[in-house]
Amino acid sequence: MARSGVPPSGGGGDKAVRADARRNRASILEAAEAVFAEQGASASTEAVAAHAGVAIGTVFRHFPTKPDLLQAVVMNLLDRLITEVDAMVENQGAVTALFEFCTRVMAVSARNRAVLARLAETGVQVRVGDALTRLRPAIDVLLERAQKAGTVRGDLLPTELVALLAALCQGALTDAWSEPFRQRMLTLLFDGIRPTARR
Amino acid sequence: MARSGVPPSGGGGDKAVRADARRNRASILEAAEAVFAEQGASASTEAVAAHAGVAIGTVFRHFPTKPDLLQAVVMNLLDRLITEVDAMVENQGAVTALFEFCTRVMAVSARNRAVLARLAETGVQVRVGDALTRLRPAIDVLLERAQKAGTVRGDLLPTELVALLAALCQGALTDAWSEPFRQRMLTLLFDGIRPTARR
DNA sequence: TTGCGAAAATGAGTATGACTCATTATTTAT
DNA sequence: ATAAATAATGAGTCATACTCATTTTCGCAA
Repeated sequence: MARSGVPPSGGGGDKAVRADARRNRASILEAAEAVFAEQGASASTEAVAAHAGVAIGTVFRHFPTKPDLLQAVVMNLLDRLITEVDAMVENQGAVTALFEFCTRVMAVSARNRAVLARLAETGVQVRVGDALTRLRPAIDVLLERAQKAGTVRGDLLPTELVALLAALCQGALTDAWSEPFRQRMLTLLFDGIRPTARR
Repeated sequence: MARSGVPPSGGGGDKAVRADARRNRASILEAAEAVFAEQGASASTEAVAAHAGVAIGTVFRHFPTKPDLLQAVVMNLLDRLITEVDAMVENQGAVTALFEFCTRVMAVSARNRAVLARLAETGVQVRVGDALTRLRPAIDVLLERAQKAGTVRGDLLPTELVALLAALCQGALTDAWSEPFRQRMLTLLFDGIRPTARR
């Protein structure tokens, strides 16, 4: 699947993107998030264009199809969440434990449930897993540290942890898990991850 | 949310549903499943009508909106899966263990991934959790039996088990987990569910 | 500053597909 | 057989995703 948006220049950090183009792209994304959050993903592209203060053709120049636009909105949102979590990990430094980390990931994604659910409702792929992949560096470190400390079973692969965490986040999103319930689910997950059960 | 389809008679098992209506409803559902599986959920209602050999108005009589139709297709499919699993449990009698049961639920839902994913892709709510709720009787029995036997922690509520299992099924569907990976995920889940860890 | 080529924006127009409804056909009960 | 009720029909309406010829804006160099 090709990364949507930005028709010109396929590569990484090509220059020569006109200022107005960048500005409009940003406005459109912002407008789209607001409009979709309010009216659901079935809101018309015209509405988005109007809200962003551009003509409809401009929207389609940046995001050739409506799914592309929706996808971009989700990506943008998840990116921000990821950044937020990443910052938290940085700030906490070596102290942040794996459990704490998972708790935060779930909390952060659950906080934006309104928008995300609204989008998912009307057919957007909200792939938490894909987003989590961008946290892999942090996850790798935390997991290895936990395994060295003996608080997590040694045969657990990062991929597996990501899959489980993604599944729980997804569940929390679609089924609107409450904060205590999320905590409980994590506890259950971790008691299965621990090498020695104490109960 | 009201059960979609069947506009006349809201109650349980009212009679007085004309034979042709029942026949057409079935054809439409069957046709819809085939068409959506092949072309994705964005296939036109006209295509479904054509495939079912009815006029487009008939489709809309039975399923007032397109989401209604999609939802009905999913319900129908999940219902069949549930029935299948239920039958398995019956046949195995008291021998079927909880782990075995979960394995089967996941296998059965994964088998229909093609259709379900195709639908989910274009915005249908595939709520595995809702479907699982219909298995509650079986689940309650299996869980209690397991708890009495001491193979599962005593404080685990049926609701929690359903949530976890649903989350895993959902993950298996959206991320196309392989058979061994599904097994591994269940193992991890169960080691967290066990009262005494042995490893 | 001004001129120019390239990139971007515009928005009326097109195509498609969801949904309606007046009319016609079928079913069921008497 | 007949009538009343229910269902099926499908041409037409309307909303909206998407196109493209034209106009505007940008960025750069002389």
